[in-house]
Amino acid sequence: MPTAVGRFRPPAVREIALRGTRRRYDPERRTRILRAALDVVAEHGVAGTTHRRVAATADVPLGSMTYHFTGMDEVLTEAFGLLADRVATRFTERLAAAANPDEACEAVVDLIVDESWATPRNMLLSYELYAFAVRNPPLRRVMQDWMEKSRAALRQHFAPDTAKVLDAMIEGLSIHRSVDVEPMSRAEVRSVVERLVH
Amino acid sequence: MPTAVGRFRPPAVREIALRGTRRRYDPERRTRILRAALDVVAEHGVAGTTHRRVAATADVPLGSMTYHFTGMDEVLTEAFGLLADRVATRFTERLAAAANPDEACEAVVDLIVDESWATPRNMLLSYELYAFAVRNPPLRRVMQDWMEKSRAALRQHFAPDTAKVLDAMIEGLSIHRSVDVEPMSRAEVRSVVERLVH
Amino acid sequence: MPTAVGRFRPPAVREIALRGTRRRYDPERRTRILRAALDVVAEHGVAGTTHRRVAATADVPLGSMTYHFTGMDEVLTEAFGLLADRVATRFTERLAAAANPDEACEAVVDLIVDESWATPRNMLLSYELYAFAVRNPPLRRVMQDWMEKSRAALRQHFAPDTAKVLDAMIEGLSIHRSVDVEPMSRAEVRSVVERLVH
Amino acid sequence: MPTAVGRFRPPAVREIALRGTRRRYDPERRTRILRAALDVVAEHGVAGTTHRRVAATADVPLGSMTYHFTGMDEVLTEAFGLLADRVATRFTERLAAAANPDEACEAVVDLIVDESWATPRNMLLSYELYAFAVRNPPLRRVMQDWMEKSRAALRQHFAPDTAKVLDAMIEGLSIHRSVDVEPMSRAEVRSVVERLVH
DNA sequence: GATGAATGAGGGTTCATTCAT
DNA sequence: GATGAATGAACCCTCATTCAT
Repeated sequence: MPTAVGRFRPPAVREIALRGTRRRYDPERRTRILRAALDVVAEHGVAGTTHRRVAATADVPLGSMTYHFTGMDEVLTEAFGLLADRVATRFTERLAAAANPDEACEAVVDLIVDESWATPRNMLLSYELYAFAVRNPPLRRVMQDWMEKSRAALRQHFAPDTAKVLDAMIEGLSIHRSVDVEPMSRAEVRSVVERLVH
Repeated sequence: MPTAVGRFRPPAVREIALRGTRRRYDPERRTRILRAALDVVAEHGVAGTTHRRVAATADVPLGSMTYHFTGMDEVLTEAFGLLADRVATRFTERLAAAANPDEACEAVVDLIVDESWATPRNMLLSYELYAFAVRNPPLRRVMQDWMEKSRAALRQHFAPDTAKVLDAMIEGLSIHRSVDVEPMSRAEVRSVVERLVH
Repeated sequence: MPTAVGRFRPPAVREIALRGTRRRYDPERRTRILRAALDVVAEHGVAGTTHRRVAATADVPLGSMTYHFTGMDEVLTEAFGLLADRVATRFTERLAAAANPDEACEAVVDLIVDESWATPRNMLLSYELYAFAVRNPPLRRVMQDWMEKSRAALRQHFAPDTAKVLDAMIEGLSIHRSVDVEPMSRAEVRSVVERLVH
Repeated sequence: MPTAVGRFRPPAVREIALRGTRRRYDPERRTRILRAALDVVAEHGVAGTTHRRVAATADVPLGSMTYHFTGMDEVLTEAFGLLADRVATRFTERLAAAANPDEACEAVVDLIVDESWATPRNMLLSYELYAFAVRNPPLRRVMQDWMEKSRAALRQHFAPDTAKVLDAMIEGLSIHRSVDVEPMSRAEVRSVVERLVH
């Protein structure tokens, strides 16, 4: 006997008995989705980031995506916010560990040369963020906050103007190192940093 | 037996038209498609760049897309190549116009501060390119060539090491200027350039 | 670790709210839901009548819908029953107010011409009911009862056969009046009624 | 090697070799979809009429639906237009067959009593149309044209005013016959028609 | 050579319904 | 008893791509 409001039918009586772990009442779900979204962006780019892929990566049902977020833009916006927080925190910690100006310079060199901050993954995610932010005003704010946190970290050791310049230099050198077939040596980078500091 | 309502109408999706003015034997078609692709990327991002939109923007039939290109990746790869050529050429011309080291410094400052090279559109397209290139090896080559052309242009006036550093600085400052709520003044930029040059 | 952008927000779908004013022990809830269902049908059609919309309109929690009713079919069936009751009652009252055959004819004309019974809303709901009833046997009974009540009201003043014919005429003229660009005048309707009565 | 624009992948290389009959270049497709849509509406109601069900009934791929029509509203609008044409044509033909006023009356009675015009299917589709038309202005026009055609057919034998009344009576009696547990006899209907005609 | 009608996979989203609380 | 967070099936629609012309 067909129902008149026929578009949706009740889900087939549970036959498979809780696939995987039943995960009702999962307070960390939102955050897990955001982390998964960053993984998907890293692997497929914003262009290839779909609700389905993120849901699969986060191991949540597809319906959870639009239940917790209004759309993919919201997911990406919050995910990039999470990224900025995490990276800025690590950036700040590395600089806080420096005890004097010389160690501070060394820390800056590390941030450029080591793959602790400028990992391929982080670089890639940054590019995706920059491109995405142009079309998503809320993310411009995320980028500004991120930049300000970096500068604040640098101001622990350097004058404000120098901090701004160093921050830009870190950006430029990190990007070019990731492209260059013969990346600059550690010594060269150290020399550049010193020219900017003094 | 036609209905009173609809008769036949062309499919809803088609809006490109062009009907009438057939455009067979159109040697510029490939290039026109590439230019259109850049426009679409600038407006919708790589994520929103589809065959349909590019075809509509280039005013070519949809079938032309897969006739001239194997797929969107090929379109984007060639389009970004075109972008790199155009921008690198303008970059080189600006520096070639400088007659002495001081004018060269001024040219570098211009490239950062003026909106001649670092236009919002170019910045955006760069971000899209960087993100896209991570997943498309052919484009890494495009980026490397672009970087090498920029450095070569700078080597007209500066030592090779300095050229590399200046190029990275231009990159970093351009990006940060596009994000910063209070961008660095021209004088500050000039001062940074001089610190790197001497 | 909360992101800078989003913290936690309630799921996007919820807008009903009501928060605060808990409404436990609400004996009128069923009826309120049914009235809301009619409003939703009037606005969106049976096709667009969903649990969510009805719950929102009735200002009850979504869970209330499936708690009080087995499904949308039950909601609609009872809601249309309520409609039939209300409309048949008004119909009966209007006829009961007539004191003699002539006034009875006038009452019939009123029911067709005035927008007291054949309001756009009621006409619309009737169409939805008719369509729905074809596929829902319980509602055929509702329609039959409704028709019988109308005929009984007419039998107060007219012979049984005439009552049946008048009832059908009211139906037909009401529908055509709602479609016609130049609806029949009151005088014409009166003339039709008289031809059927005598 | 993942593609950057990853949302859509090419259809799997044809493995099943033209399922059913390959049906490219199918000029009757639109009409076939419309006929199928009426079948689906008759079976599931407008509420249960989905692209999928119509496509399956018409034996066309799902993508054909939105290729040929902008959406379900357009499908329904044209389908109901087709219905109106077909039914009005049959109505007209039946009346055209009458040679004199008496035969014309008999034809009217037939249209009400026989299941030639007022078939359950046609009645149901009419209800769905009426309900749908309230929310779709283009269909009001379809209904008006339909009504006008019916009246024109009746004017072949009756005065304009009488034609209008008869048309409404046909409507009302048809509906009530489809609801009534003891439908009016042929003789009663004949008597009603004569009262309206003279 | 070039086109565009047609395809069907995959997209985002909405929904009735369940079930731990 | 009553709720609402969570589910996943089904929805409509867009897309890159194919292939008869």
